Amino acid sequence: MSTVKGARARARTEITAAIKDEARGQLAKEGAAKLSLRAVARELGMVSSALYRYFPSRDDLLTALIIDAYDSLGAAAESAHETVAGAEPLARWTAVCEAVRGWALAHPHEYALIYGSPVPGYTAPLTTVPAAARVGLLLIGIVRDAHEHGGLTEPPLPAELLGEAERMAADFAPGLPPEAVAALVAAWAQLYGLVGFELFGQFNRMVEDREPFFRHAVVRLAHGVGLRPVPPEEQA
Amino acid sequence: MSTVKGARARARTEITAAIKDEARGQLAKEGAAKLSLRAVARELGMVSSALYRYFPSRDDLLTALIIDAYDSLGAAAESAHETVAGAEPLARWTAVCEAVRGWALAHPHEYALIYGSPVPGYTAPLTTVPAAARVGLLLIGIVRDAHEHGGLTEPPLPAELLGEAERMAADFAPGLPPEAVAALVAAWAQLYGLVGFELFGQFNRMVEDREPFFRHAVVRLAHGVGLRPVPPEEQA
DNA sequence: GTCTATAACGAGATAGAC
DNA sequence: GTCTATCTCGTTATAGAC
Repeated sequence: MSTVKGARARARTEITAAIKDEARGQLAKEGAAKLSLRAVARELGMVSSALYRYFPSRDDLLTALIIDAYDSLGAAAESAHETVAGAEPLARWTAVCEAVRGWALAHPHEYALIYGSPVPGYTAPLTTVPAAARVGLLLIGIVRDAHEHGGLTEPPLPAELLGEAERMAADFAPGLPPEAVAALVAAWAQLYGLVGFELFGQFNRMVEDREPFFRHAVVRLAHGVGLRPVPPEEQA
Repeated sequence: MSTVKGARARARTEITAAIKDEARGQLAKEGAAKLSLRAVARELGMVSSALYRYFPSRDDLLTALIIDAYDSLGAAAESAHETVAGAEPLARWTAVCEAVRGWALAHPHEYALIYGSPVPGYTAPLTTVPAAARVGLLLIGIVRDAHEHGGLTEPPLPAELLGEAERMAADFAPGLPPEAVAALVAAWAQLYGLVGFELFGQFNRMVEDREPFFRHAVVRLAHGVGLRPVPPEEQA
């Protein structure tokens, strides 16, 4: 992130960006399974061996694209969240969810890359985890705020799930009641079900007016997590 | 579906099945994007042009695999539903949802084919629609039964969605209140979000005890649609 | 009629020598 | 970094076996 750098470093970041841009273009045309270093090089007027100075393998290029996609989605969600920073949790929840949907509709192939079918023969390394967690952390923060300010009604949880929910809370959502964590993880998966169905064409000839449909669904998702509209005077 | 057929017809169905089986194997190894008629033929000891007697094109083979997958999923869901045919709607709902998850875990590549990222350059023809609708029709039937026997509490619906919900009800769920139809379509998408997240690895290092987690989530999905446990004496 | 095999096309990927 | 020879692919035309 240094702003001052030599010409060599600048050229390197520029070429790296050009490679990733071209690779994203191939993602759209052929899909992640057919992403080929050679085709990227040809399109850039380079030779395939030159690409290996920037990405040691096709899988590393894929990993970089995945991290970029998660980061782009995370940044879109965070910026949408900031525009409603002072609002009540339910409004912040829907703002984040709508940002996720908006980003997905604007970047369908990158969405497919991170939330669609796995790429055969590729397994994502752990380096993708921090970028992948950004949206989740945002949602956790919203629910935590609601919890701390009395705007959270804990959803029911069967006894057989209590231990698992407590473990999840300790792992990545400390301070939240386990009931809310279990509900939040489920809501998170369900949010992506809604987005994926729209994006992958499952709503074709079924749901026409998708934006209000989605908005209503995510409000009900929030209710399932325990978020309720709270009058301002009740907030601390 | 004729049980009596000549040797010619029998050979034809056998070879058709062998082609599809081999193609499913390639689906698992290389993904749908790389499904190749030539590779299928090679593996079967045939020559590629001979396959055109059975499938007019590669896309038609893909379509056949997609329809088979939808039908296999639909049959699994229907058979699970039949084993609890007399039970209350909520129990039938969870039985169908668990059958969907079970089928998906047993057939991950076929699940990815029908509910994962679209195959680049391929668009499913309308012939896939009837098979694709089977699980949805099952869920509609369950909700309709609940509605007719007083076991359905209509979920809330904002005014802006009422027209859309009425259109959806008229299109594919006549007799159901529009509130329930809108909630059902959302729940359907959310169900596949839960299944897809587990299948595609998004729950790795997050949710360990997945079966009870899923069971609880689909019960809450059913509540969202308006299904509640009803005491037996209240059922007609 | 029904099927399989041969051969070929145009397009694209790939490996290796230079 | 360049070039070429050799692969793969989907698809079609054609000829012959059952």
